[in-house]
Amino acid sequence: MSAIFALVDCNNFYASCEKLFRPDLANTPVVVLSNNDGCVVARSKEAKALGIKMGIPIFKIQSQIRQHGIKVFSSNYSLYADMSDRVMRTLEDMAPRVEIYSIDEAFLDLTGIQSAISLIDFGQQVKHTIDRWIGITVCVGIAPTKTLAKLANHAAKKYSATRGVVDLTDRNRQRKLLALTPVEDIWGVGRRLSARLQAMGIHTALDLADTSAKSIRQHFSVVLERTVRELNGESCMDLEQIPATKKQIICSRSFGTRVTSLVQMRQAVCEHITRAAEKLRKERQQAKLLSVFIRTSSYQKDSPQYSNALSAELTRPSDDTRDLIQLAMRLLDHLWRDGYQYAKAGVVLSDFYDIGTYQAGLFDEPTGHANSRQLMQVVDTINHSGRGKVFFARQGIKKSWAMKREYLSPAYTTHWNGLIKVN
DNA sequence: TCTGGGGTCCTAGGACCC
DNA sequence: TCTGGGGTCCTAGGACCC
Repeated sequence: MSAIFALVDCNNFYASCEKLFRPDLANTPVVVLSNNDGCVVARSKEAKALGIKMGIPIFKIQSQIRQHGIKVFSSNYSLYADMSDRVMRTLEDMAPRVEIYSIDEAFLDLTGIQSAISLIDFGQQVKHTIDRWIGITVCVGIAPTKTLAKLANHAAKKYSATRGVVDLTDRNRQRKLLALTPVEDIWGVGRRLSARLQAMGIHTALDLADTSAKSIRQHFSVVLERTVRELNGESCMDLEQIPATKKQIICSRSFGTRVTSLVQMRQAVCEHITRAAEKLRKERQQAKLLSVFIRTSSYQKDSPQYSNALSAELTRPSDDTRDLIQLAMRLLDHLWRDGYQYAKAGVVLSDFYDIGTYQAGLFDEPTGHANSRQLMQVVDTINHSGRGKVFFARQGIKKSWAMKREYLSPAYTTHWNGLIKVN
């Protein structure tokens, strides 16, 4: 039996989440900003209609915001993650095999489902259920490969006559849609590849599908070869239900205001390490390799630039925040140069081991904190209870450099004090 | 003044070995 | 000291995704 995939994708997800709790904004254009309130990362359909572009820095659209009364929100990740969980749980109730692909999309395995229900009817059922239970609008694309399912979803969003569901299992419909699709709209073809393909006379998705996989392999890579095969209905990517364990954890941020002192920089790096260590423990892994990087802003062309990174190994893998902070501070002291206006810092953890599996070398010091596991568990528990925070002294208390979030919505679903009052 | 953050995979090239 | 092929491992960088 040949495979059938569905891609379910939430429309304007972050903007939709913000609108859910503000019925007064039903027809108002809404945009959601990136961390630090830098640029636009989500737009409601009204904002799209006004021509607000994805990724545009907010300072470039201030006049439009005033003129059209666009409502602006800082990103509120705990809200979006919570809404995402609800959507995904609903999908898992409706389909036996689900791959959560990103915060707002999931692939479903619909293989064999046609004997019970038509694919279009199933898609409409998914759409209606999520709309009624959660209030989020989704579109559904159905096809024999993931790449075609992505394309079908794209069409479902673009053409309102589809009522949000497209069945692209038919070969002739596939080719018709491919002919209408610019090559850069294909999943896996970004700006660079698109430019090279155009130069070779490959302009539409159909042009790409009709190029021999072998020659694409020669000119590009196995990745694009797979895309060509998938466009022709040959499934090369399976559904991945179990998320792979992470190979690295990155925590980095641009600063709300530029950092010029080592003391502030230490605080910031300390905070990144703390978050990274939390993620590491959640993955139930220990890291052996740690990198720290700091940099000035490449947008400020007239001021002096400095960007550097350093890595080092811990004597043994650890998930103890204190070990990681200690090493990170040593690295930072080597990296640091006075006299620059730093815009961003970050840390990367890698070279992971399952807890307890690392074979210590003969001459490794038998270090490690005796109470590490218990202490870290207590810290994690308190920090997730909403009762306040335990933090490491070096994170600092007055964070002049902290992220800007001027337009944050309340925590409607995750904190008691954010609950909507019904009178 | 103001331009995100967090990931993955692949490839080319250097170091090193036999 | 020269000459050569072939293999592995590692890293940096490029490209993509949301």
